[in-house]
Amino acid sequence: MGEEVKIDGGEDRMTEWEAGLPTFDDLTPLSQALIPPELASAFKISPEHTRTMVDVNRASKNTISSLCGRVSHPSSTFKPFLNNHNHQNEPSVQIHVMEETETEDPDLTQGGSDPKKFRRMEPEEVDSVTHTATTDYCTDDRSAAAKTLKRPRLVWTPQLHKRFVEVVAHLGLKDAVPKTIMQLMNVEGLTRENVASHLQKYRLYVKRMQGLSNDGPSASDHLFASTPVPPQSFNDSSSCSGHGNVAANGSRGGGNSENHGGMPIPMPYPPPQQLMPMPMMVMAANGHVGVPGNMTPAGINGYEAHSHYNHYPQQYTSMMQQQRDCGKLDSDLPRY
DNA sequence: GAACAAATAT
DNA sequence: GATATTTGTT
Repeated sequence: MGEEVKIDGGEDRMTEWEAGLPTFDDLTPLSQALIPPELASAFKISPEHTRTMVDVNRASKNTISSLCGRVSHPSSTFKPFLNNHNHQNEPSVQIHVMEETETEDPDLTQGGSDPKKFRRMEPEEVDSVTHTATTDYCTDDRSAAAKTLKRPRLVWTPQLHKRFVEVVAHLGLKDAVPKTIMQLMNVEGLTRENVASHLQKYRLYVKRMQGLSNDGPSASDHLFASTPVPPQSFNDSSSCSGHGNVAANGSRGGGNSENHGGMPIPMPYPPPQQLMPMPMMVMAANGHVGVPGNMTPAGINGYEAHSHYNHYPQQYTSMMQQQRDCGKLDSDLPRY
């Protein structure tokens, strides 16, 4: 509060943000009484005592302190993100969370612009939270509060789901277990429970899709329909190099998966160390980006549309080369 | 403790 | 009703 927030690469955004702020002249000083003396006397309201800047500052600190002391304060909700932020494995996908204290609005899942109700946690934002009021006034309370809080509701955006599917595809549906998926996804704040739940749903979806082989996904499968349905043979996977799964710690790079049935696993999954921070398509203020209904299956299914892989440097290129070595060019990839 | 399925909550 | 979370069981 009152301190300058340093955001790497966010100066443009800050400038834009600041441009939208009222000018100094537009603001009513906190030290100024809200009720003019004439009105106060007319309505027999005891006049407010004149506040000095000292009073204002004290009030601000009190407010911050009280907010930090409340377990429901949003900043404490995100402690897991704060903890992990400086890890070597930078988050590659930003996740969307719902604040559990707010009433859930159906529009929120479609990217409503109200920051109070829908918050996209970005590393920069985490930094800003960390480096402002929470750091100055309520560091001690934060960890304790976070332990008692329920985790905010995770929104499985198409991007997040896509990464999920990529990991599952890499592991093979049979061997894809929540913990391993969670580790390979390398998304901060994503819990095993989150993954387990989503995996449960995903398996049901896959089962359903494989049951009705010819029919497309139902109208209710927006998210899952945005990603390929794995073939039956997904239940058995091994890499072209003769190894099974990538170790959970992702120490082995470039593992390609190919099951014995000859069906290639679509994508080599980059281990966390090799992942560049993936600029995730974000929920824009108008809520259009990332809304399943607005994302064409072709745009998501086709790996040529996976523009974020263009951000991968040499490592990913080499992995693609390994895939070629396995005879699995991108054009060979199944579309299910 | 992890995985899974079912129940429950939003 | 769809989806995410929680809970119970293995």
